Amino acid sequence: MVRMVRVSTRDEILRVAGEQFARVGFKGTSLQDIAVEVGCSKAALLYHFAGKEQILLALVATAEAALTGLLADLDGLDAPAAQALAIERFVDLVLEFRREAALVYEVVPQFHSEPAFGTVLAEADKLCVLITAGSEDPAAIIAAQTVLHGIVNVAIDDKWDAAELRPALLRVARRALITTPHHDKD
Amino acid sequence: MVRMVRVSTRDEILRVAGEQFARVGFKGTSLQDIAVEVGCSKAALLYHFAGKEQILLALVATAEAALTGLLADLDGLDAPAAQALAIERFVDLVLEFRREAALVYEVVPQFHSEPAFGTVLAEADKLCVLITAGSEDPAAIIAAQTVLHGIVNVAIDDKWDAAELRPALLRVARRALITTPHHDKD
DNA sequence: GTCTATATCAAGATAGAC
DNA sequence: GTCTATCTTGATATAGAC
Repeated sequence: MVRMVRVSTRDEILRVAGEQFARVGFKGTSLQDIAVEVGCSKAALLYHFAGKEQILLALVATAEAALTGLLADLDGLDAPAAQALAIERFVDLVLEFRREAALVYEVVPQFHSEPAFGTVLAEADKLCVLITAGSEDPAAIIAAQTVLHGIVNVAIDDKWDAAELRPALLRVARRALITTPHHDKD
Repeated sequence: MVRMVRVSTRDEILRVAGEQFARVGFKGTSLQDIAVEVGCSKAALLYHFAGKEQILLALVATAEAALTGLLADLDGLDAPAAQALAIERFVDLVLEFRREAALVYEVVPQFHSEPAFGTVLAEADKLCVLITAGSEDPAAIIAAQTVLHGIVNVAIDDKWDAAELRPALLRVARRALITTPHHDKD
């Protein structure tokens, strides 16, 4: 009932490609590299996906679905509550989808032409607004972007495990971003 | 006396390559792309530099020299003073060498095999230690890396100018990283 | 110091066998 | 569903003219 003995080749491709895209970039990863690590041929890759870019799209779709869910949960809350929850949920999201998060924040911006990535970038922007509690102050926006990018960057490398990262990232994000006097500790 | 009318082709190559490497990555930038923007031929590029990788090395050398100077200035200070100054000087350094900083923190780590980059990575680590005030606490190290990476990432994009970024980055870095009760405001 | 070839190689992608 | 060719393109790099 564990159903992990034999993952589908398609899922295996996504796993390997996600890891390599996040580590050495989209252009830095060749189909050859992915095929070798998956243990199949380039042609087998291209049976499962219509091209390298389609692999990236599939990975980003995963991240986008999760991000959409997060935004839906924050909808309707007042600004301070949304900010606090946004920080916590964002950290959890990044820890769950480490590689996909790195893709959204680092490789997707390089494809600004591609309309398929428009929605996920717009959602990342929305999240940033919620985390600044809607502030128009450039300093607040810069602070939020600094922390969001920093979190994603740190989460990429496998030096730290999620159990260590979670409290540390929550702490730094709250100290840096939450302006109200309460909630500064936990 | 302005001496900006005609920069050398070599400097122009470095400027353009630095911008493109930071924006779309090392692998994502072709000699063709650089040559077009510089307004010369690929062959002219390869007259000035022995290869694409040599251009990257020259850019990183600039960043490394600045980083070495920064570390020398911090040498001998006690931990809290070194931490405060490290934060301020790091922000100034990143703003002065935006693209080079992005290279050190994002593309150089992908060349972990290359021994030529060993020293600059070691120096970036030293800086991280100074900024944690020597703490062994994983949470402190994670916080420092989060902020350092975040600062570099935000500084890459030209949406903000240095005058706006400097106070905002200093503020977020201090709030996130300085543990002593004083100095939390300025 | 810069350009016009051109060599060489690896990448993404396709066709068709198994 | 996966493999063995093979095609096409574009990238780095070299040689030699100007």
